[in-house]
Amino acid sequence: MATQTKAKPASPAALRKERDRHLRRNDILAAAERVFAEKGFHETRMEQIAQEAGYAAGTIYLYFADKETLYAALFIHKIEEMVAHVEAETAPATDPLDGLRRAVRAQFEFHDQNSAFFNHFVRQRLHGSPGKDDPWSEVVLHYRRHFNVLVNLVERAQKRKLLRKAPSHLLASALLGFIIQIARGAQREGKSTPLVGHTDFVCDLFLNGAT
Amino acid sequence: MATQTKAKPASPAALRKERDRHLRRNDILAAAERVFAEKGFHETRMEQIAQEAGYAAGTIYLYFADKETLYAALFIHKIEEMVAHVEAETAPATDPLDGLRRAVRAQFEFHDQNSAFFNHFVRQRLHGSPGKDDPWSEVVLHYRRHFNVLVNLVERAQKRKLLRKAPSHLLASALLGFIIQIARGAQREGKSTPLVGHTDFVCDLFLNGAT
Amino acid sequence: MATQTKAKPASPAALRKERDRHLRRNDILAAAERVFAEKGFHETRMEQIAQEAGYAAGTIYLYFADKETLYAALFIHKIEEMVAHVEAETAPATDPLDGLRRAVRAQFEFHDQNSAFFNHFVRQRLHGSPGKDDPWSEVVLHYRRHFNVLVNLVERAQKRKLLRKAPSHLLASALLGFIIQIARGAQREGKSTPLVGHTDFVCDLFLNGAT
Amino acid sequence: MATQTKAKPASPAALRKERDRHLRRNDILAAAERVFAEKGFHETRMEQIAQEAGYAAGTIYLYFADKETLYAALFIHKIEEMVAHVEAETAPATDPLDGLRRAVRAQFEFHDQNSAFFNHFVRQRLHGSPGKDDPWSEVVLHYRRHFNVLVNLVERAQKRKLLRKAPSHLLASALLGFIIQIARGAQREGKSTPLVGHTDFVCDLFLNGAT
DNA sequence: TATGAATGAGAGTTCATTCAT
DNA sequence: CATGAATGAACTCTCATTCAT
Repeated sequence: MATQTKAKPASPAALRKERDRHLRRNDILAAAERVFAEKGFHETRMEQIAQEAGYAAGTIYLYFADKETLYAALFIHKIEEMVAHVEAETAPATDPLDGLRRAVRAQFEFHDQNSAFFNHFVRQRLHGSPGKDDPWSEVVLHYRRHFNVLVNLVERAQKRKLLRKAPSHLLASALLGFIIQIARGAQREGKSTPLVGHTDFVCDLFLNGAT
Repeated sequence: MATQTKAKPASPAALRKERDRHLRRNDILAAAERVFAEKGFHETRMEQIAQEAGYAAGTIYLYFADKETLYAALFIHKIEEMVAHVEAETAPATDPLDGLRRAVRAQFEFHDQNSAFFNHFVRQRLHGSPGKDDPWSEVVLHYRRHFNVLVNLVERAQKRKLLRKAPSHLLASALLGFIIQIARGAQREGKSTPLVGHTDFVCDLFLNGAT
Repeated sequence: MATQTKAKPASPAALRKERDRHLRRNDILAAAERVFAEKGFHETRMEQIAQEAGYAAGTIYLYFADKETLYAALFIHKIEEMVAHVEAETAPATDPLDGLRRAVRAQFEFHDQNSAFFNHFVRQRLHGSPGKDDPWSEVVLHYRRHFNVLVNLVERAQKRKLLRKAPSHLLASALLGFIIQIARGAQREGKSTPLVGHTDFVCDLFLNGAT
Repeated sequence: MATQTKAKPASPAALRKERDRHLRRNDILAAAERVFAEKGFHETRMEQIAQEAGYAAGTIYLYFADKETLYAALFIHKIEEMVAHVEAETAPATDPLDGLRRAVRAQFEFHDQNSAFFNHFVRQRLHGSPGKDDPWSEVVLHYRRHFNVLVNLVERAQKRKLLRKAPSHLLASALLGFIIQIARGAQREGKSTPLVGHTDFVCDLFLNGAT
């Protein structure tokens, strides 16, 4: 409703306005992250997000159409961060396997730094009515982007015969599933040891198997 | 509230009553499964479960204290089924690795037969207030039983040097994470191909690695 | 619905049945008194009365049409007891003023023995819809009978010029109001001193005034 | 929940807001009085109070935490009014006995103007769970303030030897009991004659007794 | 006659969202 | 732009009452 950015903000005044708008939007996203992470979607009150962000309840609706959209926007935001982090860490890789290792490591790092959020990332899902304007559908798109980072790495490794022939998405799934499951397990046990420590074990297991 | 089984149902009449009670309880659980699977916890209306079960709304409360308890009971029920299925399929295993393969297979079978439910099994979680009587805490207990089935298989295999030395729960996590991720991926893509077909690939990958 | 007594129970068998019915009705009334006294009308659950009486919930409805009727019946029962007690204690009076004193005393005695019940007697009232079958209207009738006992005593005293000329119901109100207010005050303060001790003071004040 | 007045409403804007809030709160109290008086606590629907006040159902909860709190607030409000009225009418008294007469008169006046409400004042009572935040406990406090007005008058009269030696609260109870009983009697009979007319009779009877 | 499982209407309360200021 | 008071739809759970056994 009020979420779009105008196409061409030419004048410096308009630019400044645009930038301010972005800033405030991010304030709200940050507040939303804290509250959603603590309470989950349904237990979170818009009022509380507003307070946390230092705004009045109504103000949020100037930046996000509704609660669901805000929730989805937060996911997208986080996934973008995650993708950016993984890509940044993966970039300097010397070879595909090193890239894979770096990806795993980056993934764990991000988990370590966002454990509260990930508690929900893995679990919670809005029940999108299949309407076109379901805010969740865009999240899925972004998720796929994230997943594709792994898939690409796998495929590159396959091309160099560093990984076996197999559907790349299955291999990527294996790796991601392992990562996630480790993270969930740690969460369930309430452990606070950083996950990054598992990087080597995970890579080794993925590459060489459990035998 | 009225969910317990009496300690000594001596008389045949009492036995019959107990059995009928169980039957009706299961009717409700079955109805709850259908509705919860379709709508998720929060979108589900008790009224609808009642209708689906062919009872009046109030009747449910004769068998389950409240919505959360019903939800948790359903999870427990399902996990029990799953454990039973996996254990049954695993029992005739000739050696630990065969057991592992059978477990993977059984897991996939169960997924194939309960895909709607599993959509939530992996994702949804009640926000347990840390009160002792949080119905969810028992679910966690049951989940652990399920996880332990895998852990035990892994440990038995390790004893026979069929699997590498490594914390058994990590190996089990790897396997389970892979299974779950495959299932989720299939769900996301809306594929209806049975998951069981992936059994061999998963085992092979788990045992021998991606190289 | 099932509350009426047949007009002419001739046969001994019918008589016995009638008597048994009365007995069970009283069981229920006694149980109702305990629970209503403790919880008040709205907080009382029919189930609890049934349990307290050693019957099943449905059984109550064989003796009382509904909750309100039971409540009213209890009041009537109690007022009858009270009237009986006051009349019995008043009967041996030598002169009207002695009668008055005995009435006051009897009233206090009854309060002392039924304080729990009186907590509600003075305060709680059903909101009778003015329909003819409001169970409460009969209670009012009985209350009037009780009040009339006092009025009669006052009038007899007036005839003998022992009390001033004034509308007898006002004098009786004065006396009753005083009694009730004392009782309420004691209840509010949570005192457990018997009220009977106030008899002489009350009579003296009523007869001779506060000067 | 949202009933408190801030400690320092400095700015005129804040003052205006505070005042408006009070106004609206009183609108609701007035509406509540009408409905509660007609139906009693349990038969009253929040919806109806809201309608009567010209608000939506939810709005009430911005001013009162819940139904019970609203009910109690109404009582407190009324008792404050009553105390104010009685004190105002009593102030110009020349001597303690005149003060007593004025108090009785004021009491009757208030009854005459608030008969509907008083129907409940004497009778209805919430079942206060003994929790500290039972809204009813404050009502009791206010009631005591009201009662003390009478007690003080009595004590002042006793100091000047205008009333006999006796526990002041008993004398005050006698007087109040009489007043209330007269009022109840009138109500029961459905009389519409103003109660004020009984002032002299009541005072005379209280001071000089029934003989 | 007694039972008690089933009924189902009913109401208090919350909270996302709007809109006049 | 920001506000926050007002809205009102929506939903869980209770419990008096019934009726098949």
